[in-house]
Amino acid sequence: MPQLRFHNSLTRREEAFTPLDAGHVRLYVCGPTVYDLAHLGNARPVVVFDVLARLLRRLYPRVTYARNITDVDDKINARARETGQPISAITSRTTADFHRDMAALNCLPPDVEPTATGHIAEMIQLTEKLIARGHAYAAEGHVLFSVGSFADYGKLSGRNQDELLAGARVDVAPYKRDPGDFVLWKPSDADTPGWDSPWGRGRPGWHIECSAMSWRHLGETFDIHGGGHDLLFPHHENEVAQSRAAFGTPFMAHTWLHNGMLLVDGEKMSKSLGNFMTVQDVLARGSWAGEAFRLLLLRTHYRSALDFTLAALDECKAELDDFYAMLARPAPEAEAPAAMVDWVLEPLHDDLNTPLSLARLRDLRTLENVASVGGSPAAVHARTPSAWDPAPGEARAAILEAAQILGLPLHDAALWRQGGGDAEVEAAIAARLAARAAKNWAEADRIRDDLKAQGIILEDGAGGTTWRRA
RNA sequence: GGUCCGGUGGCCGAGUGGUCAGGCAAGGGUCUGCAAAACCCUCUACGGCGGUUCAAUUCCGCCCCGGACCUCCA
Repeated sequence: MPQLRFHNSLTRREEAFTPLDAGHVRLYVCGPTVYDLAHLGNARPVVVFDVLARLLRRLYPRVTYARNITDVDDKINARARETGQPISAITSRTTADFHRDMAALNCLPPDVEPTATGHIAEMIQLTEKLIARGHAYAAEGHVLFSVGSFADYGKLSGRNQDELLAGARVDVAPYKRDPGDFVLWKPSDADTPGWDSPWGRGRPGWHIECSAMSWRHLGETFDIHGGGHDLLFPHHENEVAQSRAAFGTPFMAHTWLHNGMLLVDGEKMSKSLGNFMTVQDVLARGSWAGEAFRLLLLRTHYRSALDFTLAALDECKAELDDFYAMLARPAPEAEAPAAMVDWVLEPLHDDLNTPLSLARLRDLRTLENVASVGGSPAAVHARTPSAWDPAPGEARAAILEAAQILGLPLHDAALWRQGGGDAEVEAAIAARLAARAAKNWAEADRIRDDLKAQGIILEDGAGGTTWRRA
């Protein structure tokens, strides 16, 4: 069992990872609030933690990955008012859109995907526990968490109360005992979704849902909690406060992982700034775009900021073209050498170093090309643990196996390259082959140029002529 | 203002106290009827100034620049 290491936001250090329960790793990631299409920034944590879940599943006998759907929220209520649509229509449609978009990025569904509205009872229970333990109080129909009652408040985000107050940019509600106190439960009027509670008809605050759902599905404490870095404060800080105060536990999640922001022109992509591009926008660029965007996300380390550009997306497509060119070549069936697979995946054990892992995947591609086409493996051997000289098909098999953990499909080379069959192209190729057989180079080149003008590129190989779309 | 995270070659992007990242782009070559693909070669970078050290891109300090967060945010 390789030793996993993660940069833990809680300690701000890289640490060796040991599951609380050796046989069962529990992972929670903050999911979407379903009021609008997912933008590129929203997709980053989903892809990053999809790789993490795949890696954990490879290493541990049992993994429970929970990612919530926030389907009660004032942004949803606002959207319903603006559009006149029922809330349930907005949340169910947006949830379906989210599932479709993330599937297009080849993200596997989490093991459990709890909804906030499905856990109102747990939220009320938690809130009652917090009141009973003196960590929360009811005031004017609201229930508020008392940050002053929880000594470790601010530990996760590395702030103290004075610092938080200094920068407060929101008017403090008069019923708060302390300006830092946050809402666990708030009253709903007749036009707003609400549930009966000991404090009257109302709805939950933002943070309590994650405490309730992680508790219900993973327990009072669990291994890893992930999410975007912008959630560190206040969302995750408040989650920790709620869960630890309610259960009297020394921690909520042992390890906190935060992905860096996706930027546009050096600024965070966000709905409020309006500088966002949706996952749908990217997918609309072609059948290649989902996999290329996934590669784009993975070629930057998850904790770094990532400046998105369409040029970078095209670069990722070009790189995948090279992988698919290799896959399109006929190769003998072969067993994937375990050492090669391990070598590619090894960097993931060190805080999910996907860029290094991808570099090694490219090295295996070179080895496969050398084995099946010819050339020298010397440059690659300078990096590999030993002077691998695989038979044709072996490195290819290792690539396909390792790519599964990265979630790069690398599946159907013909589909990637050609976007499905095309009888006209096949006929043109046959005509050109006849011309070539007759050494009528002018006609052969004319046909090829013709196809090129249509975006079709021909490749003459030992096994015949293949083609792809540019 | 406070807290935190970064600044690596034309671009993207790993990593390291001392002869190698890698990719893209560019240039040259091998192969090919010509191409494409593939392979080979070239392009010797680490924000600035000090300090520690035999040796610093890597450790320490200061400065400059960029970004995130400071109760909508992935």
